[in-house]
Amino acid sequence: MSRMVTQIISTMETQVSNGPSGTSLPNGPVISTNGATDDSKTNLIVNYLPQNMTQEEFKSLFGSIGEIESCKLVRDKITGIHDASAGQSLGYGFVNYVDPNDADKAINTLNGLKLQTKTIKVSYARPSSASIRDANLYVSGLPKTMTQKDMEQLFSQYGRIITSRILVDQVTAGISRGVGFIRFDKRNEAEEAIKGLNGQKPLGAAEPITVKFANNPSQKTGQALLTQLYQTAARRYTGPLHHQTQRFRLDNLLNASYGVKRFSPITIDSMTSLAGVNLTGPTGAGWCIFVYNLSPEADESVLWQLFGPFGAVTNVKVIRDFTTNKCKGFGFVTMTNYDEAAMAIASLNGYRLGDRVLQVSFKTSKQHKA
DNA sequence: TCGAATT
Repeated sequence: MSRMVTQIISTMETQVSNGPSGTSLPNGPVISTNGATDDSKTNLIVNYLPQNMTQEEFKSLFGSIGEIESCKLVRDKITGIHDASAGQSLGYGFVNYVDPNDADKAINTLNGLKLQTKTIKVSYARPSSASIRDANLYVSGLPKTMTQKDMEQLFSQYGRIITSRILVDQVTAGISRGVGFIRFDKRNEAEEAIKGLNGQKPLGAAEPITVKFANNPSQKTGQALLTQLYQTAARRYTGPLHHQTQRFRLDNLLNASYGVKRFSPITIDSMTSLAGVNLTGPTGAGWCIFVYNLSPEADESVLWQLFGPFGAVTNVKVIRDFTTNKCKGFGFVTMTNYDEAAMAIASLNGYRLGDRVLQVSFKTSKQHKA
């Protein structure tokens, strides 16, 4: 590419990011001075669409506002390799209206619309360009007290921030989960932010933060998708079964063929009275349970099956090695009610699962060094 | 043998 062309493009980008340029015709698209169509007042990007929304539903929703010039639900190339319309939705799309007024109306009426578990975001799309791709960062280890504004302030020294978010706990409605996202205008700004902030402690923070490029929604593993399904299903059913029934179900589910042998389980009262053990209390989501001696092949489904019969389970997690993706031998289960968690522990500690004997207890408080 | 987090 010649230097002159490069300069023209970079000038275009600067102009467009500061607002549309060129001549607005009475009844047609805005034509920029070099003849290219300027979509900046008609073209919208829609984010946080439900995973299962189809192209047709997408078009129908946005077509209800006004005449659409074009629209596209963005799908994954890999999963849709044999059929472009069959790939996993990436959860976002573009809508280009004929009339800029309709684009404006779509933002005003559809931005913030709740669809299933998602709140969609409708905003003007930035012009497509290679330099704005892969500029999204995932940040973890943030102090719980850090606000979105604090985080933006920290990152803004590296470039123009397009979007930011701090994830919050669903149950406690508003407590930071210590992870978030920052999208920069340009990829190189994101790269500089990683260099400057990854592994650094924000002012006054006790622990360093991790800053890396974010995954696409489609890069979610099959396992993560399964977990999501289990969690959705689990929220529909949270009532405890009668304990006799639970025991029976559980034995049938897991042990029928193994000739199960049980250790005498430690009672809950003796556990809670152990000196120096801090239990994770019912603050936040519920009671967190530590499960040890899972096999390397263990997955989330086994934890749901083990604990679900005892009552409301809100979350399960198998801890895996980052590189091998094998279970590191332990996991966590969160249960809403103390009595049900206690019953699950009493019943499952010492439980033989295959050729392993599980150790199950309340999770101890996080050890912090010295 | 007591984590990770992906809008």
